[in-house]
Amino acid sequence: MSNALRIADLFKHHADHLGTKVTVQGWVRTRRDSKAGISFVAITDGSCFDTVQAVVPNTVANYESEVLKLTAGCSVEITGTAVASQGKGQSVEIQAESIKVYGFVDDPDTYPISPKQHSFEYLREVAHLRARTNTFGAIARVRHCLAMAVHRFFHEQGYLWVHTPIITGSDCEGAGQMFRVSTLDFLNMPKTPEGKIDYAQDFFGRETNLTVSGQLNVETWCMALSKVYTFGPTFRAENSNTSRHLAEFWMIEPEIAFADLHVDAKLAEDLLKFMFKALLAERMDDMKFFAERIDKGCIERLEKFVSADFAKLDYTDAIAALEDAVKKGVKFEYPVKWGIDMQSEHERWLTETYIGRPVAVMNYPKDIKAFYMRQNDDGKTVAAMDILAPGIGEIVGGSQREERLELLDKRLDEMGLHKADYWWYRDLRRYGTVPHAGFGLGFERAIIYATGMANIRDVIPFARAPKSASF
RNA sequence: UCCCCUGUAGCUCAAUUGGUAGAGCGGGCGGCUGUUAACCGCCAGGUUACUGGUUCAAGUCCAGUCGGGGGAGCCA
Repeated sequence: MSNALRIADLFKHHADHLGTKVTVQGWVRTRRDSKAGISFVAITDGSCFDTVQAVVPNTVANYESEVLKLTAGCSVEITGTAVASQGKGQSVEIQAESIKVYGFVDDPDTYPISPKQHSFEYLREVAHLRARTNTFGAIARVRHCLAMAVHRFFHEQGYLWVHTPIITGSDCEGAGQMFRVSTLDFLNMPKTPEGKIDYAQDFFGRETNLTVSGQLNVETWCMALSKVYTFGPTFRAENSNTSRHLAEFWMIEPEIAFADLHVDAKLAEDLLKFMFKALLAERMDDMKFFAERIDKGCIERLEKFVSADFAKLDYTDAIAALEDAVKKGVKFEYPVKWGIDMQSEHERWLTETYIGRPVAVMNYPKDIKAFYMRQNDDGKTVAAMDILAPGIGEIVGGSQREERLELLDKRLDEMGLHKADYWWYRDLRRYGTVPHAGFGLGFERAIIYATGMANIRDVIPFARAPKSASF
């Protein structure tokens, strides 16, 4: 059915199209009439930021009956000649010869996406239609661009994309509250003799949940394939009501064999730079919009990001800097002391004020970090790193993994975890163990950083958050 | 989960000390114009989230319910 030309292609190769007949399909953004006997209809098909202007003369057959009734949101197909524009706003336009209306807007008076400014709060309530706005179209293209860049980066570096499971039988990931997956009847739960829920009768014959991280699974494949990564949805049942958290989000988790924390941090830096370079190269149209309407400095910020070396800071030095700041009069709500898990205010000061750009903080106290992180020789810290970004806080969290079984077991014991639950994870340390490292990058947080969007619910098509799963 | 803010036309917002509900945009009609967030005129559009209370009088004050937002915690 569609021999239509993508509007993006019309603009990209406009010299080739000038004077030729083209057909475009899309949705009306605006219509302006001129009593000179023509109407200007701006069409978008989502392929690029700009609309294409169709100049529709009153000689087309359905001018009175249909063209003059077009409002924002109507779907149309326009055929005509691509010509250099006589007007100022665009280089190419379509001198329309025919226009077919696929669907009118039932009640233009109450069409939710009228051509005016809407608040993001309102648009979340019409999430099924918000992709039709400038902003959400731009976000969709940016999101796609960044996702493709992730895959391209890893592919070019020899990493294999490993599809880790979304339903997980492991209840030991320890990364947060989980969503239970079950086919049991809520109203009639089978019970064990002890009165507990009898998961043996459940679909999988055991308790299962939605994954909170692919890390433990991907480590297993790393221990055979050397360089691997996951990129998929992740679920946290935390009751987090913030502009930086989702119950369902996408995470990128590479895992590198024969690598230490420095290799890990370098990989994170290279990945982020690659992603943002791709964005600047491929989606400048959308980025210009974000710079104009959402966040003035976003382009400059990315340009700096891709050209500067990452700042790196040892946790111990970060604490020293914070303590020094306190001495000089900076006020924090929470006290600063070696051993603390840094609060948002501390992280923000480090990245926004002290360093002024993203910073990798490394070698955290072992007591505030997960069991699988590799213990440093000082006996106090582990080889963990967080990358902090202005306006967001933690964007990457990673570590070198503990590859020595006896030390891993010691940590499991210290944290009161059951070795038996981790039998397959421990096996990796028994059969040809190697030093390895990896990290998790929150995909939506990268999009927030790149675009300057304020709320994470606006950079994913259909946000899932506490008390919120419409659409 | 905690703290704070908020709910008025399809949307974005006004409404003084408690005193008869307003504008812009969007929509309809008309005018003007190779227009560009066009412009000019007219018209339509409201149970002020809901329930109850105080008062001669409530959009405004009080209580509860529901919704939305911001911040904190947790994290990516």
